[in-house]
Amino acid sequence: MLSQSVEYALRAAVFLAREGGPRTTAQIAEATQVPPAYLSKVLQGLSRAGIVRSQRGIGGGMTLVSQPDELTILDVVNAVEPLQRIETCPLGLLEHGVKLCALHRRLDNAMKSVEDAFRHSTLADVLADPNPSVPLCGGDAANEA
Amino acid sequence: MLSQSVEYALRAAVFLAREGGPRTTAQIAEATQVPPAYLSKVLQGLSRAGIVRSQRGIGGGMTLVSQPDELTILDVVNAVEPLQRIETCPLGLLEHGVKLCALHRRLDNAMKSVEDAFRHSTLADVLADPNPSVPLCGGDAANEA
DNA sequence: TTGAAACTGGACTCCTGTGTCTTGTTTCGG
DNA sequence: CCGAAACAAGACACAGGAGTCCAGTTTCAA
Repeated sequence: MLSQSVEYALRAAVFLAREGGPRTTAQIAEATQVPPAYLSKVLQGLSRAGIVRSQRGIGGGMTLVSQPDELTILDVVNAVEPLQRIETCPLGLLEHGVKLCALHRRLDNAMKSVEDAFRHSTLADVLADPNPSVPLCGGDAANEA
Repeated sequence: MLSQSVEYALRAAVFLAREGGPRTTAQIAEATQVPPAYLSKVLQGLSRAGIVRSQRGIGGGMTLVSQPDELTILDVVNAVEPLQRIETCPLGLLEHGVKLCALHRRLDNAMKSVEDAFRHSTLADVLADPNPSVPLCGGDAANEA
């Protein structure tokens, strides 16, 4: 339902939120188990969207622009691939304007529930979750932190 | 978020539920504003999944197998393209088994809310909805019924 | 100033979803 | 029995997502 790119972007964002300082694409790729070359593309997108800032050269890397408690899952998702709500009738009938029929109203309500859930989860919330499985699902990178 | 095929399948299912009897692919395509040749493919899928029954020859067409109050939006969605919940850690770490980390728990909860919403809407519910915009969003086909 | 570290951007491949078209095959009515 | 109605199935085209690779460009430090 969500694209791979969105999944990768979220992993990277959570990792950067946990680490704080700048991290290279290679470091992020290893910690999040994402193909490095492709992650590079995804991060470029996040950079253009203003979610992360990139710094070239020695000591450079990617850094979150916002504080973890100011950045929501929805922000990251929308930066990569906007969650699209159903605004008008998909059949293209203009007569009803923004008033959706019973079918599309239900589909859009489902989208809205996803949007709301994502809007109310900040990266700080994710990191503070009292869940025995650490974000990014453990293994080495997570446990050593 | 949902594919075109799912959207088309839902339109067709709602149309068949409203009409009752068998309808040809061409009739369904016109009423639902879907490319006929492609709708044919989608309906073949619904047929293989046991959602509709197909009958060849004169007087034939597609018919819903179940009664509208026994068929949910989720049934149709899953027949075309199963809603996939996150069952295990996408990073492939086995250590946590089915216990998801805070990030993927949140993503899966969003999927679950969609699944639940779809499970609790039958086609009969959609048709009975006291919504001024008739399902399939009006125009000729809907208003003449 | 030189070189290594690091991101940038474009070209390229591969695969899947969307959509069309054409050739069957089944079914029914006369 | 014959032909029209209707679905079935496969080949084909096109676009976009996923992923790789490589040749640039910026930055810093020695």
